[in-house]
Amino acid sequence: MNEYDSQSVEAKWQKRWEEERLFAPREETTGRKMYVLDMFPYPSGDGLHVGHVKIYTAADVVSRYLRMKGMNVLHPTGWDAFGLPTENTAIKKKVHPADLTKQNIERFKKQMQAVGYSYDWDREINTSDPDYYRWTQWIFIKLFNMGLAYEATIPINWCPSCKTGLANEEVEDGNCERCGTVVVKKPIRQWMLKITKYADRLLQGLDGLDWPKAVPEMQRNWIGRSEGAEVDFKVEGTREAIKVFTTRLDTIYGTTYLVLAPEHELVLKLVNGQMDGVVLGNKDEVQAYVMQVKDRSDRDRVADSEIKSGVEMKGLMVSNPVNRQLIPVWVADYVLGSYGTGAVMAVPAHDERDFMFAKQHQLPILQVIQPKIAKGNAQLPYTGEGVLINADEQSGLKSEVARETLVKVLQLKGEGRKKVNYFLRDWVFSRQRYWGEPIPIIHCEECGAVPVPEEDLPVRLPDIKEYEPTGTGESPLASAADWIEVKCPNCPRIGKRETNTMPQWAGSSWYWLRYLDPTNREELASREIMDKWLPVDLYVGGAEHAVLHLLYARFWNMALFDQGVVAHEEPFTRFRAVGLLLGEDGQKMSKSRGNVINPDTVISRVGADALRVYVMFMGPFSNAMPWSETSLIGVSRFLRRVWKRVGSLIDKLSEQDSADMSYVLHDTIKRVSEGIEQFKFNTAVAALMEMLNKLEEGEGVSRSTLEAFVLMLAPLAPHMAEELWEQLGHPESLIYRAWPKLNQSILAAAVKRIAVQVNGKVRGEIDMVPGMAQSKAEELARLEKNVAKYLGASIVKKVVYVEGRMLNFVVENGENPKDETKEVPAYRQAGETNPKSEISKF
RNA sequence: GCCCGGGUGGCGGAAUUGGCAUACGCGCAACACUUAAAAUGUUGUGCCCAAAAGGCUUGCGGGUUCGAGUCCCGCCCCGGGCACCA
Repeated sequence: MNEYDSQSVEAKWQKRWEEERLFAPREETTGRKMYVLDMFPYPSGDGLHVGHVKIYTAADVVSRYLRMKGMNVLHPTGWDAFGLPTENTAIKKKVHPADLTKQNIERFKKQMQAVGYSYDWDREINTSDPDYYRWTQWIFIKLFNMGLAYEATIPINWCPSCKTGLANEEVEDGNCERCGTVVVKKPIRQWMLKITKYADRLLQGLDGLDWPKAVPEMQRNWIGRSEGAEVDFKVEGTREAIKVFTTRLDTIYGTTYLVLAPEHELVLKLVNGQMDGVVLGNKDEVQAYVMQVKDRSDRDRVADSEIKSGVEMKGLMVSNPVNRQLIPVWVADYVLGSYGTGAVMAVPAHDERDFMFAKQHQLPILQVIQPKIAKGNAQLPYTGEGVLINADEQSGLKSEVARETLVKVLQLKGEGRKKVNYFLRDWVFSRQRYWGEPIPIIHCEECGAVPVPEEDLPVRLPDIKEYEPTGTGESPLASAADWIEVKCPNCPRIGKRETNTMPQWAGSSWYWLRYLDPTNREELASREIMDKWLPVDLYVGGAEHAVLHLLYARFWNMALFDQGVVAHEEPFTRFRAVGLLLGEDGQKMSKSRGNVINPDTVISRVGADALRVYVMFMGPFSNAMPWSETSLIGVSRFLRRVWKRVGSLIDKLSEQDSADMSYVLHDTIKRVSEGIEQFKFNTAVAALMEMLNKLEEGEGVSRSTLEAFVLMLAPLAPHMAEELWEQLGHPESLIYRAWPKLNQSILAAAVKRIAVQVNGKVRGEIDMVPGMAQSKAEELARLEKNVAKYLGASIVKKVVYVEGRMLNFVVENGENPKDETKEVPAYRQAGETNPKSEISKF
């Protein structure tokens, strides 16, 4: 047989798969539908990354496996084509982002096809295509009509380098997620999406998902639900009250002062002298403090949390609703304007931040919770639960109980109520950049913000000359004068188009729906088709999107569900996250480090199959893993051996398998199937390697066994498998050939070598025929020289026999000193199992 | 600080979920082929001991069990996420 030529074999099969359109779903199959989705790539100028290859190969292996299992598989891909990097490169190279995107897509597509992915390319979508973003805009209008999209002028995160506003989710550690520049606060007019309205449902939906544990956990933390109470502290001398939020209402008797965030509206009012009944004694001081704090970025504000600055608002006093005590009010930037009510009741004895602040500003500290197990005096601040002291009639109550009691008391007086707060903020949805979906809104002096009528969609991105970001908070679209001016849909006036564009995340927040019906011009997708295919059965991608794409997509899907567009609330039933593929030096791959592995080079050197099998074999799918050149060579060696061995066996096949070979086959079927189903691809590959080792040793290989081996290789190394399949005399592709059938009884009937232990230590082995009685096994075991030696003349207290596993003689003598000294527990004497053990439950 | 995930040979890792720890691969060593090297093949390869016999070994310490990498309690270390969220 010839040396394997990966280049020509791979080209041959890729061409054939494409010509025969083999990867479209097969409606005639009787198996269930399976929607296998991977996160579509952003077609950057860098080309396909081997990290993509790891994700896409996993999804491809599963898709190919499921087809062979007789299921109707939908496996599409497309392009997440709007976004900043392309726009930035386009500006630098002085080309249009659309042209650049087109080039990048062409390159990506070629690269992806070279790996041999089984996508149904007839469903390819592109988020920057007007026929696609028309529906992104359509959804936006739905959200607008549902009251979920609104305009607001608030201080938002602004990246001075990208010259655009960002969502909270796009800020990492105070830096822009894209470029790493320190984010500043900038008040500009924004479109916001009311994701907070879905906070509870986004939280609840997580419970039913088959996702890696960490991802729902991250979303839970991000949503940050906390239950507590809102309490009104009346401002002395006025009818007004300051609302605070607390999760520890039980500590309210220990409130020795109140703190307002510098952004709190009352601060501004008092500085301007606009409040009747209160005159600030230190107006200038307060104003100076607020001004000073305003310029600090969030990161600076948090940077030195040990030092808590603040100023007392002299002349402002509030009364504690539980005991009418008058307490002072401070303004300090350790309280955030954007969470809760922007004001807190400070309980220095039971909150670390309040404690620090009180110490630094000499404010009184009053303990009101006594730890339950009182070891003298509690170390303050004490933040645990306990019993109330110094709390009038509530003294003696447990803190958990006091929270409930006090909220009822305050509720009766109308001065407090239960309240749930979230860390989640509304989604800042507009970007002051060119390369994104235009927001389909027309501003009319008379009618306000009016959605573009459905029949006028899409609102096309105008072709303009100057699309560099302005940096002023205006989008570059603002310069497209004749595009902007448009008749108001509601009245005869001339209105102005919205010039902000949507963020990168918009197009990917619903793309899995469009694959189902990519050319539909009437609807985003036909309801009938959606009902057939949704939800997505398997989603594969990066965990870095845990609180970005995966949260946004769930939100949009829920909103579409509420509109009756889709039938499921959750879009992705099962999600699997890839582990990062690092450079050989263990560092993240980057051009500047020079450790980037290019898939094209790997394919030309060892072939696509070797690349595929390698990324599957390198370790558990979810582990971060450095690239290893030697392991890649190892895998390519394995494939060469497969080629040679299968080729030479074709002429030497036996009528029947040897018993040994038949066991190996079914053991391999089991392990490869389970490996693929459970995303343990490394063990699936290992099983195939072991089977090859057996094929190399053995005579007694039947045609069907050899064919089964080739079929099991097919999802992982499809090109070589097809070529071998053809050489085995099958002219048609193996894509829809049935997966080898597992015969459990062959595994069960096999003779096994089992361990014989004496007091838990292995002293010998015996051959165990299935169904062998314990007495027979014991008899065989005693014949083993080494076993006999250890048994000696000692008394056998007990024999533990697990069929097919092991045989253990428990003997009573000096061999295991533990036995002599140990007391036999009561439950054992009674012949019962350990009540603490798991086993006793069954 | 809080919340997840994880510690198994020189390295990546496997272990039917409580039943022969170290499968598979890499690396290394010896041998074969070769003038030589590469490639390929064969054999060996957890640690201690010259070897056999034997003993030890899944981050550390305890416990449950006939039997623990796996279960329970307490610590240590590494990775990730969030972080003045009241």
